[in-house]
Amino acid sequence: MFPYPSGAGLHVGHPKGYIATDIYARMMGMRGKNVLHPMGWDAFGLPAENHALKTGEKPAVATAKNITTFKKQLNMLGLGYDWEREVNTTDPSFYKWTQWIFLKLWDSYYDADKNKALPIQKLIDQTFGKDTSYYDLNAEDKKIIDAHRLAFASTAPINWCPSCQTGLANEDLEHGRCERCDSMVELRPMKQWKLRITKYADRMLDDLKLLTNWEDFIKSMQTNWIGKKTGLNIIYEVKGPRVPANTTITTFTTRPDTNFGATFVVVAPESEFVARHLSLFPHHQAAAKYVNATKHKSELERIAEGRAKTGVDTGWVAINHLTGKEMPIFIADFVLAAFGTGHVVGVPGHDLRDFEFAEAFNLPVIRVVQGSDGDFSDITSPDQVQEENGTMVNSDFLNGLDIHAATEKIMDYMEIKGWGERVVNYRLQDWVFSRQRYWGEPIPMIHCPKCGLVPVPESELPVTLPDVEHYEPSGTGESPLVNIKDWINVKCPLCSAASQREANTMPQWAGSSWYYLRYADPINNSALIDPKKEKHWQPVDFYVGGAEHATRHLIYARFWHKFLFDLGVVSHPEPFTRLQHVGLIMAEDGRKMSKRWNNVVNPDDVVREFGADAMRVYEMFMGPFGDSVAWSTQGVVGCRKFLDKVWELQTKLSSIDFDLTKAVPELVSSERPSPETKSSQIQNHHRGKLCLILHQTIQKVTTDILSFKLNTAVSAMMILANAFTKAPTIDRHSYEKFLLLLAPFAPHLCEEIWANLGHDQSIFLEDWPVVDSKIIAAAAITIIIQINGKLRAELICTPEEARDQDLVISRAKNLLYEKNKLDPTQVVRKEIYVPNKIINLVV
RNA sequence: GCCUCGAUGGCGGAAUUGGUAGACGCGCUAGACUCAAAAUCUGGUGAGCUUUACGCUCAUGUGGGUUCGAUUCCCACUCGAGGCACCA
Repeated sequence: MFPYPSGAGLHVGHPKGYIATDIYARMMGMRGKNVLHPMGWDAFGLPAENHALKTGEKPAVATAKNITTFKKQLNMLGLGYDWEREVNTTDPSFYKWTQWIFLKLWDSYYDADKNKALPIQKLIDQTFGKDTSYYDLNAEDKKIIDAHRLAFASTAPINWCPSCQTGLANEDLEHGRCERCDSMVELRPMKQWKLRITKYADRMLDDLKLLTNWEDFIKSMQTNWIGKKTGLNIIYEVKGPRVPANTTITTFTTRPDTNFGATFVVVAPESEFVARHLSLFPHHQAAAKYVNATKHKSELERIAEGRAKTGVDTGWVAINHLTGKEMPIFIADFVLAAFGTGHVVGVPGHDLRDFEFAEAFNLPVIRVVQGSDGDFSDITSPDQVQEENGTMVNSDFLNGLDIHAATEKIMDYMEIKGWGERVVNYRLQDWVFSRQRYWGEPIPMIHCPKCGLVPVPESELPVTLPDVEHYEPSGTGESPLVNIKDWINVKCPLCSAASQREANTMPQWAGSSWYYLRYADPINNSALIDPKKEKHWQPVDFYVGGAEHATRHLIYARFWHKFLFDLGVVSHPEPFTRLQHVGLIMAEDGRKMSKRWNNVVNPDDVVREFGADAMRVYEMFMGPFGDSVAWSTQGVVGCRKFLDKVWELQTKLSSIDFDLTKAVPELVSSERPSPETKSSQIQNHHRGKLCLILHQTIQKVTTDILSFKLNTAVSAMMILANAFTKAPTIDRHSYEKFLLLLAPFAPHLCEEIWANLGHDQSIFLEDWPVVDSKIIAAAAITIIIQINGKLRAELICTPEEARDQDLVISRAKNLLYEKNKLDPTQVVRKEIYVPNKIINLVV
């Protein structure tokens, strides 16, 4: 995942993922693969703009400066990127295509039957007859079409950050606060562009099963974020004074089985039902007061209230189809307008919130489910409220059924009666896509007084950001761009009438939602991806980045990718085949590295003191790649010592160029030498051991890099280095194989030694070492001998001997007798031999 | 409350189709080098016990279970991290 080039530069935590992919890419290159390991800049966004507000330095200038710093720091670490393919989301030649995708979204609708996006013209043809032009439609008909576009303007309430002065998407919030500045957000009705991401909710959910190389917890986070719920919309007749004829209210429930126990209905203060009927309610004054109070209630006040239930009776009632009883309709703020229908039916016996509300307003509580505890008494306390299992009671034809069977039965029944219909709801909301700020991609639309919304013609893309002097948001829900007269005023592309450009910009997530596709062809001006080009580098084989993007960037990118798939621009339904998250590097004090705690470690200092290779090796060695681990300067020292040791080994290279890797396998399997053994045999034994360790290391490092267990790959190389250190001399071939393994981790050091050894081309042009499986197979085998599962001795034998169960067991017994661990008179009841591993005697 | 993951020496961690628990590194400790210190190198380092032995016992958050054998599998719990949350 490419970085946001912030003014603060890198801290040691940032490059962890980049070091890891660099190692992976370097090894793959040595294994003969054609590797694309690219880098770019996610450079739009608020920090650069806030910096401009503070210092007057233009965002474009500050961003360019930051990129220079970042690039210098990344290069210092020896990261082997293909800089010819560098992308930058703020470059007009890049955001031309971000704008192009937006126009395509505007020009598309989601066809439910074909289950894909189609050109909006198809819908116009279907609705108004073939070859009808959108611009010939009247305003009402245009609205019908606009309601289906995947990019659309909406005036529904959205999250507004009063400090950043911009609208935000749900994904930009953290616990009801602005993710960037931590301010409480407000719900404000505002004109905003939105993208209909909810149309792709099902496909994003279904296709998670294609992502077999994604970590499960990321997929589970996405599943929760999308929050698919199936249930029943029940339509109730509304009665009461001044109720307009045929007024109904629709409630969404996932538990229609409990409907015999429904005793009231609650609607959200912001719901359309309230907006439409407020003045007609018998208690309209109290209702208006409550609705108004909710609007002005701050998030803080709501939190202070906790789960306490407030509300107001409208004076109207809904009629329960099943019981015929009147259910009073309340307005209460615990119901959310944005989820389901904004109205819920209250079943206080079997929903905790409904129970609390019923208690507060003295509403009847009816038990309709008998819990597994068999309790059948009246429900008078919250802990009697059963939600998850039980058997139906007090429910006429549902009585005796399990709640799940009852759910199916009542859904069928209500659908047949025409009282309800099965529906699917999502927690995921459509993506609020406009920002009232300067430093982002301009949304390429024009407002014409005659034609309405008109897209900027593709040939006129990109719509470039004008240079401005002032970045202050207008605060009226418009970006500072509205004040740039010579930019904002344009002629309508259709009728040439004096028109205005859309002044809002796109969110920072826009460019990052597709940038990975651009690495294939970063300077192409005629197509996002050239269809004639041979290699498009898609989908991405391996994607590494922070888990905090699970419900942000990775949701958006999957959405756009699927849309581009529908357009035929990309060839695969998913953008990232394999995903690996990076664990954070915490500060030495265990807290997050932050300026606030003054505990940030700067890579420049680490590199100056210990070298780039020591930092690379340490960051890989400090713990499992996905875990959060605290930085330890002592740990870096340890890795530096390891590299020093590797350097020193050069002085021990044997003058005789004995090729250990071609050593005969017998060397490996020889018994431990006894003191009487000839010195030449002892030397052979050591060589055999070293040869075995070398090949075990080749195997371990190779598989560990592939599975991203980089900490154990480093430890395996340390073991080999220790073995080299203990050996009297080292033969050159073995040492060179070792250098090849270490090179991806410590490229500077290994390249230098490689040259010292007389090679005149880069070590990275060499082939990756291959394991000689014969040597590993020939190694002596240590078999553990247990009595009753407890370690008592160990037996060393050759692979041939280990295959002979009787031989191994009789040898093991003799060994035990010899050591007085086993009495020959004892009865061995059971003998277990796990080949090559263990013998367990049960006595 | 729901979802996901985790808990192993003084510290970071290693080992799972069930088979030697503590690899590797840090720290600590003893020794070598040194006038001395630092650096470096070498050895030791989970706890306890004794008959000091290629010895025994205990030990992978807690309590049970399955098994010849459990850090690994199952059940119940405790604690911690991340995500979601008045989502009907």
